[in-house]
Amino acid sequence: MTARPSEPADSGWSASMNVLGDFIRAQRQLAKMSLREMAAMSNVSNAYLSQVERGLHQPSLKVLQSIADALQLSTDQLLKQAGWSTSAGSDGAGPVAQSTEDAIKADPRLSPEQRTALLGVYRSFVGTA
Amino acid sequence: MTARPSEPADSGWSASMNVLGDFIRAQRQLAKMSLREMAAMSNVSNAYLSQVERGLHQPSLKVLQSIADALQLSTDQLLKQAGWSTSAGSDGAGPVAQSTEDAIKADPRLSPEQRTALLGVYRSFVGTA
DNA sequence: TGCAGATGCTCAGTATGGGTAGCAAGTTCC
DNA sequence: GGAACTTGCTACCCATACTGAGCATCTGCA
Repeated sequence: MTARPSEPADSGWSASMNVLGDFIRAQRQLAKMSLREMAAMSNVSNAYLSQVERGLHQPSLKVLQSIADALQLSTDQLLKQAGWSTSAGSDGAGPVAQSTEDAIKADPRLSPEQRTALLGVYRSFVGTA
Repeated sequence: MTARPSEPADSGWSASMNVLGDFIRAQRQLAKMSLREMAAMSNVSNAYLSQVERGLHQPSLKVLQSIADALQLSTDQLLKQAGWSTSAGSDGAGPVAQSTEDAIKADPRLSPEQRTALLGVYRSFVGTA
C-alpha cells in the first residue's frame, strides 16, 4: 500500500503529476472512509475509485460530482484539482483555498522559528524553493 | 435543418430534456458559426459536436472547455447548463481542513512519506506527540 | 495456529466518449 | 439540367471510462 509500483510509463503527462487523485485520496482518508465505503456512497465502483486516485483514469463530470458529494466537497474544489483553469477571474472570492503553507503561517501554536523551519521543510518537499 | 426528425424514442430520459445541447447550439448560432467552424476552433469533430448539441452524448470536461473557449464563454456557464447542482451538500461542517495538521494531510503535493515526516515535525513542535 | 473480515488492487469485460469518412438536402453559379 | 460548395447528420470504428469478480495482504479473534 501507498507504494507506487512502477509508474506505468504514462503518455505525455510527467508521471507523478497526479494532483486530482492524490487530493481525492487525501480527502477520503481524512474522512476515514475505505474505498468500498466511498464506492457505496457515490455509486462508483471501488475498483474505479482506486484507479482514479492512482491517476490511471480521468473521471467524467458525473463521477466527479458523485465523489464530491460523497466527500461533502463542492464540485468546484474537485474541478480545480482536475486540470481546469477556471480562467474567469482567477479566484477572487475563492476562500476555501487553504494551502498547507497558509495553514502553517496562520498556526498560532508555532513560534516564529518553528514556523520558518516547518515552511522550509514543506517547501523542500514540494519544490517551491 | 433545425428540424427535429423524430425524437429518437430515447432511453429513459424524457426526450427533450436537453438543456446543455440546446444552450450550446443557441450560442453557436448566435455567434453565426457552422458546426465545422466551431469544430475547427475547438478541436472537436463536427460530428461529435452535432451529437452533443442534440443531446446524444455527454461531453467530457475537456471537450466542454474547448467548446466554452470556442464560444468565448466561461466554463462555469457551460457547466451550469450541464446538469450540475454545485450542491456541495450541507457545506459548513465540511472537511477540507482547518488545522495545519489537516492541511498537511490533505495536501496533494506531498507523498505519503513526506506527509508523515512533515506531520512528525509539526507534532514535535506543538507537542502533540 | 487457524478463520473471518476488511483493505487496496488487478484482470476481463461492457458501455460510452469521440474521431473519420461519407451521406442527403440545400445553395449558388455554369 | 448540371458541378461545386456548404450545411447538419449518421454509420462505423477505436480509445477510454466504468463495472464485477476475484486476488493478496493485513488485521483481529477464537
